[in-house]
Amino acid sequence: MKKYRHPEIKNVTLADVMQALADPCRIKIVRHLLNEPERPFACNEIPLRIAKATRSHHFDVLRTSGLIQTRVEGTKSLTSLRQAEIEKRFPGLWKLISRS
Amino acid sequence: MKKYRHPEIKNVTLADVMQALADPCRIKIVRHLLNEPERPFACNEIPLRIAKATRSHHFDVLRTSGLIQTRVEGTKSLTSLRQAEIEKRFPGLWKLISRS
DNA sequence: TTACTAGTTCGTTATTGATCGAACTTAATA
DNA sequence: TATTAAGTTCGATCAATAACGAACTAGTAA
Repeated sequence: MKKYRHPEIKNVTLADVMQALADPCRIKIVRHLLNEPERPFACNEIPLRIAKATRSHHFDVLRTSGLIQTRVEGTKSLTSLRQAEIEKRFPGLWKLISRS
Repeated sequence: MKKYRHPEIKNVTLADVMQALADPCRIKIVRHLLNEPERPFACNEIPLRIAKATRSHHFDVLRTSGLIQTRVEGTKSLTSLRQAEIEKRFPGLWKLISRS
């Protein structure tokens, strides 16, 4: 079973999250999660026209930047936003993404 | 005399500005400008330990993304934020950058 | 005219990053 | 015990990017 690593948010810089969001695919992922913030999604529930290796890569980038968290449930990896933590560290970021 | 090109803000995407801000140097530049938003700065007034070709490159990236505007005055190029336009298109972006 | 200053452009190098197919792992299920 | 499903990892390719020195341009000043 995969053990995901999640950074402490205090170690995440603004440049880190900007970098993580500097890709249209990853913005799509985050926006999809923002539509139902309470519900965790499996990777391939989010519609993207990319190979699954690429998909895995993008989730990894988002995870490493602290924006999302992933837990394993059976054969799936369920991903959700680290909403409250990120909102505290980067106030207004979620709103910016969902509205712009 | 150099003729700078500035994009229309409506053609700028969130991914574009995230990309432009995905670099510590460029974040420093923008934060410097945010400290005195009314005052335009010449490129080398902003302290950065990089070669001038690199400096020119970073200003170009910020300009192309629509975040800054540049006008020529004598031998200098004066740069300022496109503050109101960007605030309208990406509400909360400036606050996010200055506070996080 | 000459020299200086500010900044751009060019050519190059090195690094990062997006993308994919193929092979792999782990858990659930037939 | 296969088989399937979800996702990761590996290795490769290709594009984009950061960085620099050197040469260049345009304006200002000596």
